[in-house]
Amino acid sequence: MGGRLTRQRAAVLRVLAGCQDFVSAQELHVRLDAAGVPVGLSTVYRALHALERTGQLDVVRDEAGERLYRPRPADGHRHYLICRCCGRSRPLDSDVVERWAERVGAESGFSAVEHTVELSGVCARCTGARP
Amino acid sequence: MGGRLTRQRAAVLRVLAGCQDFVSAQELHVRLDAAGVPVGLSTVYRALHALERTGQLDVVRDEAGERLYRPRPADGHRHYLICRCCGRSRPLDSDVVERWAERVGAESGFSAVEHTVELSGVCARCTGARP
DNA sequence: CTCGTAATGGGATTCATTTTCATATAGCCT
DNA sequence: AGGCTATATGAAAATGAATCCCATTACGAG
Ligand SMILES: [Zn+2]
Ligand SMILES: [Zn+2]
Ligand SMILES: [Zn+2]
Ligand SMILES: [Zn+2]
Repeated sequence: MGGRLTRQRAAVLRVLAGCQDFVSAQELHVRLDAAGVPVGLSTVYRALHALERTGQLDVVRDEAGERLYRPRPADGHRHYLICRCCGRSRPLDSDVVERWAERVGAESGFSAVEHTVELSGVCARCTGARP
Repeated sequence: MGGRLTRQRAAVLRVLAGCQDFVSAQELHVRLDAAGVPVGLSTVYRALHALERTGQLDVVRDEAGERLYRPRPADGHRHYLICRCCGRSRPLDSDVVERWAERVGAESGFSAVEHTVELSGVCARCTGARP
């Protein structure tokens, strides 16, 4: 990340790395409190923006439109299948989509083409637990 | 749509059909006023929800998270390439993605799998007009 | 250590969307 | 046609994520 390494940013990175699934800024804020490192909400948002800008996070939106963040593996962005019930996510093998998006973008006459691809469903565990 | 056919719902459908691109609820509300058929904002939202529930609309989110609606062609949902600058959109041939999403969903053990696919870029016209 | 500047945070603000609830009306029944 | 009732409307208030403001703090270069 470009800026200074403050106590708060270190904490955001550490707690975020400890999350195996997508978290919202608000959740992260609460978890930081719980971890004994209170960080202002504005600062959480700023840290997330910085991480997003430098490509260290994958971002999705839940059904309410809230942004959810997850640390991105080193080798490029991923797309995920997320359980609408419990929130657990698994990364997908999305080569097919990456190539499709690239081709469509190239053929379109548009520049700076970006893509959003998200899958959601109900995972096996949640299906079983649902009366 | 399930419910009653009121003056307001008719107007929403009519104005929406006259839009060749994605519109937000707020924009639609303004256009209804301009068209001489004032409709309460709540009612616009309710009508859009109803249309969405019955699969008559395609929905995307702009970069600010605002929901944008566009009438869906009769034969199933579409995915779009949208200009981040002017908002113009063109439907894509997304067979490849549909099949990929279906396969991935089937292999995942998740049920009720849904997908979101959006492409955005800057259209030729906007690229030219950009100093 | 000193200083300049970037970063922080609490509160206020914005703004799309939702909710509330009193009123209006579509559409069925007689 | 006239009445009735579940449904729909809309103005205003509530909600809630995200952003802005700005006085204060503290990183880190020199
Ligand atoms: Zn689940
Ligand atoms: Zn991708
Ligand atoms: Zn454009
Ligand atoms: Zn599709």
